[in-house]
Amino acid sequence: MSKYTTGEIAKRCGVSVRTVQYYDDRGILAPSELSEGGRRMYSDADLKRMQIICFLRDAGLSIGSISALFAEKNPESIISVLLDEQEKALKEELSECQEKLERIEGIRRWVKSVDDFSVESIGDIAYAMKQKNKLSKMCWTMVLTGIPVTALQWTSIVLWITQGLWWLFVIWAAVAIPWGIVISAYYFRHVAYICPECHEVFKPRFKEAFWAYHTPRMRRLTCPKCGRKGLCVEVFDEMGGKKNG
Amino acid sequence: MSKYTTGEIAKRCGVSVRTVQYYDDRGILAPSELSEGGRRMYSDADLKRMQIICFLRDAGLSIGSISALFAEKNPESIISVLLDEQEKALKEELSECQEKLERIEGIRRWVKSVDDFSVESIGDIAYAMKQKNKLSKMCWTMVLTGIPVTALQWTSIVLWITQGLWWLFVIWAAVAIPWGIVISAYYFRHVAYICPECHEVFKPRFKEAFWAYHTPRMRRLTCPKCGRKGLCVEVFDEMGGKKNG
DNA sequence: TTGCTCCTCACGTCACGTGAGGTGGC
DNA sequence: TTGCTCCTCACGTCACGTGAGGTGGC
Repeated sequence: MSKYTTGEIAKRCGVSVRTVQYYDDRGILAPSELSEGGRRMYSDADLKRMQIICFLRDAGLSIGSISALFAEKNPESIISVLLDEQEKALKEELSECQEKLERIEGIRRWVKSVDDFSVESIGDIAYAMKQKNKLSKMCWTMVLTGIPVTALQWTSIVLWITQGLWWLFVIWAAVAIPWGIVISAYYFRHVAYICPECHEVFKPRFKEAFWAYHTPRMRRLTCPKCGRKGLCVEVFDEMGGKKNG
Repeated sequence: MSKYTTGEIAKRCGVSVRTVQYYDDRGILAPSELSEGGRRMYSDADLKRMQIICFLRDAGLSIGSISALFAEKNPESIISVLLDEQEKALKEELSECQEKLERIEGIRRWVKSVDDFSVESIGDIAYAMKQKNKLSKMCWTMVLTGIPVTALQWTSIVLWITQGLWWLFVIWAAVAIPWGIVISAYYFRHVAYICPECHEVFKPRFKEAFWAYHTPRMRRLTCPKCGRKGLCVEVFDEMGGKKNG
C-alpha cells in the first residue's frame, strides 16, 4: 500500500493539483489520511477512485452526477438514467456545433462574395440563412415537377432522331412552354432580393429579374431604394408577393 | 422610424429582457435614446444591430469578438481571423463530443455485459478503453498477416478439388500451423485480463487462455488473486509479458 | 538552510438567470 | 387606480485557474 501526495495523484491522473483539492472540497474524493502538518495523503484505493472520477468526467458527467453515483447503494439503477441524459445532451450539443459551423461557413462565403464588406451587411446573410430552408424546399418542389417535363423532352428528342416521330416533340413544347411560364411566375412570386448597399429587401420587376445575370444565390438587379445596380442576395419571400408595410 | 422598448427588442430577437440589458452593459448595443424616466428606447437601426449580434452569437462568437468586429474600421481584416479561430474551436468541440459519446457507449456496454455492476468496476473499462487503440492496432496487424495465409488456404483447397493438386494444401498446412502458433503466442504475450471481482490485471496461463470460452472482448478465466472463474475483460498489456512489480 | 510542494482563502471566468425592491407608462 | 413593463443592484452558475501569503518535508 503506497501513499500518494496531492501532486502525485494529480500527475498520475493528468490533472492539476487544484483539481484534486477541488474534488476534496466537493466531497467526491476525500484523502484517506491527513499528515500531521495537514497534508492530504491518498491510498491506492483513492487513486483508483480518482481515475474513475476522471473517466466519468471525461465522458461529460458533472461532479454532482458522479457524487450521486458514488453515494448510491444500488448504482445500476441510477447509471442508465445518467447515461441516457448525458447521451441526449451530447447529441444536442453535437447538432448545435454543426449548426454553428454551417453559420460560420455561410458568413465566410458571404465575406468572399461581397466586394465591399461591412458588419451591417451581416444582417443580410442572417436574414437569408433564416429563410434558407424554405427557399431550398421551394427549389426541390420545382425540380421535382421538372422531372417529368425533362423526361418527356429527352424521350421526344430521342424518338424524333431514331424513329422520325416528330409529334411527341410538339407535345413536349406545348407542355413545356406554359410550364416554364407558370414555374417562373411561381418562383419570382416567392422570392425577394436584398440590396447589399442599403440592405433593402425588395421584389424586382419580372422582366428585369428573368433576363438578369445570376449565380445560384444572387442576381444582378437595380435596387428600387438606393438605385444601385449589382448582385443582390436571393431570399425566400414570406408574403409571397402580397404587399404590406 | 419606430421606437422599440427593451421587451420589444427582446421579443423580436427571441432573447430575454436581461440579455438586451446585458448587451447594453457590455457596450455592444447601447439604445439610441433614453426616455425621461430612464427607459431604453431602441431605433430600427438598433434592432438590425441586435439581429446581427444574435446571429453572430448563434455562430458561437463571444461578446468580446463581436464588439471587436463592430469597433474595427476595417472589419474585413479581422473577420476572417475570427471565423478561422471559431471554426477550429468548433471542430475541436465536435470531436470532443464524439469522444464523450464513445465513452458513454463504452460504459453502457459494460453495464450490460457485467452481471454485478459496481461503481468501482468502472475503473476496468476506463483502463480497457485507454488501451483500446493499441489493442485494435495489434488486432489489425494480426488480420493483415493472416490475409496471405488465408488466401493460400482457399487457393489450395480449390485447386485440390478442381485439379487434384494436393501438394499445395500440404504446403499451406506446413505454413499455417507454425503461423498459428507464433501468432497465438504473440497475441497472448501482448494481452492481459481484468478480473471483474477484484479488478486485478493478470496474465493467464497459455493453455487455459487458448481453450477458454470467449467473446470478442472477454474470456472465461480464473483470477489468480481472488480465485473467481468467469468472463474477464481483455486489455492490451503495456509490458508485453515482462514481469514487473 | 534552501528549494520544492502543499496549504487555505478568495477572486475571476462567461453569458446571462433569478430574485429583491423600486418606479415608469398606458 | 391597477396591472404590466422596465429599472438597478447583486448574487449564483460550473469546474476549476490564478494569485497571495504562509508552511511542511526532504
